[in-house]
Amino acid sequence: MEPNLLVRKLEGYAPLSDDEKSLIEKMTSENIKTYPAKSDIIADGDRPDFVHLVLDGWAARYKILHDGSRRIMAFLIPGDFCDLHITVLRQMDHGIMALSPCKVARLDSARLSELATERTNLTKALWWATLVDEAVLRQWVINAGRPALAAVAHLLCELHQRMKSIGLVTDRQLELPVTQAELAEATGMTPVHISRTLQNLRQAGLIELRAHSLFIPDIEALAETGGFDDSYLHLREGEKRRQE
Amino acid sequence: MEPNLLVRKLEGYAPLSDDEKSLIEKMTSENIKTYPAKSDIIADGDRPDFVHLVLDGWAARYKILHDGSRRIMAFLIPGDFCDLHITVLRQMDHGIMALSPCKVARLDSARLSELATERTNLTKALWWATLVDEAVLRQWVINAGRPALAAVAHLLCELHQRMKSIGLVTDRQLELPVTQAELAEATGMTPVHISRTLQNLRQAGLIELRAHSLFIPDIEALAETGGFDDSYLHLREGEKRRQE
DNA sequence: CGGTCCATTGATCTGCCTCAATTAACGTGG
DNA sequence: CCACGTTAATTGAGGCAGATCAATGGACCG
Repeated sequence: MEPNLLVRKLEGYAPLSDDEKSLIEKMTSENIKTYPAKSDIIADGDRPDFVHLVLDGWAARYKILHDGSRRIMAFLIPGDFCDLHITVLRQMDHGIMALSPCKVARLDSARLSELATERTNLTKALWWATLVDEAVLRQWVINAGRPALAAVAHLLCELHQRMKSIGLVTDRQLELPVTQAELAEATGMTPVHISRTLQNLRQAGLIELRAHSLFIPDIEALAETGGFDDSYLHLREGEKRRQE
Repeated sequence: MEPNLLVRKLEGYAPLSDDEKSLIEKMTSENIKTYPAKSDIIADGDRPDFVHLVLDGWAARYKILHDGSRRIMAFLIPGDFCDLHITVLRQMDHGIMALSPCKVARLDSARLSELATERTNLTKALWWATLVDEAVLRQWVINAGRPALAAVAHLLCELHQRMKSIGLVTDRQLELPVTQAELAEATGMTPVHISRTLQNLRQAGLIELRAHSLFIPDIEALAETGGFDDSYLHLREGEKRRQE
């Protein structure tokens, strides 16, 4: 992964000085750990010493429910923080699991916290990342109450857009290293119905999905059936800001 | 409402100096506006100049969907911010509506932002408020996929606990100034099914709900059927912290 | 008292779940 | 490189939780 993945993401919101950029680059390259697929990066109840940042691969924010089933509440892709909130809340109220093999940077949370205190730009950029996560979550609440076809279409649009914003969409094609069972856990549906819904989307010519590769021939059309509007992702907020 | 509602809430997380307390008290009492029930406090797409803080009454975070229906994504009770994120993200991606007549403080966002920059404690306390909102939202995602009885029981437990934390539960009783239609919009169910579900809860002796007053004879029992565990609300995080 | 909003009840319908079995893809060791 | 076990995806049949449609009853209010 490029060393400046996080820099690039945060710059989408707040302008960073060269100094700040190199600090971030340094922090995200010092302590890197890899996790195999299906392993826990952070467990529910943990009090991690580090803030974990996904550098490569996909992970999921999840909770085990009373009946033993698992609910996924977010997909994490490169550039996403697993537990930025741990600088403020002390204990994880959910777990983070690697969906594919993951390369994860472990940032010293005390140092990050300190750094953010000194650097207003950085604080705001981290706030921004948190608030966008929250906006995504609101959309998941909405999605959960919508018909399967629209919900899945919307989810795929979200993932497409986020992958695109970090340069991981080439030629309308992106890697989607998740099983249908995991998509089911993320949408609150059964794997059986996810399978049927994906087939509906395929038959409608809206997606091509084989192996773990997703091709979206017409993103507008998929957005239409999903009722997707990317404004809630607040992308390139900083660029717009500077243009004014 | 007591002038120190927000102070009391934030102190639950971070210790505040007398100086900070009086600053907050001043800010939350300078510019107060009241909104009638069913009116918009902030509309989708707005770029408010103020950060809005609910002082009295209930409000809801909502979005109008493509089919014209409305989805509620959060209930706001006294002490809750409507749009704290507006200091970072510029535009609302959803609306805020008064459910009952609301008294709302309008805080100058530039001044609040400035104040937070100088006062580390305050920054952290505001972060905490945001992160708790996010944790609540995660629980709503989970709830949306669960059977109606459990989902509604859980929602009532959440509201009970939050109202309790700001001293608005007396004798296991609290005001719930929402219609069943609004509960339906918050749970993704129909008003008809909300009505039937509430009756199930009543028949099970878990709640007494008439007019807009909720009485919970046995909170443990209700928590049991809702699968409710309040740890995700991260209440009195600061107190615990100080005890260590 | 008459209108409006809200809650309730009944009957019917359907999207998604459940259960169960088959096929395809994948990795692993012989 | 093929045989085999394992995991993932697909297909079918039947059931149910919750939606929909429609009507009634109750509370509040001018």
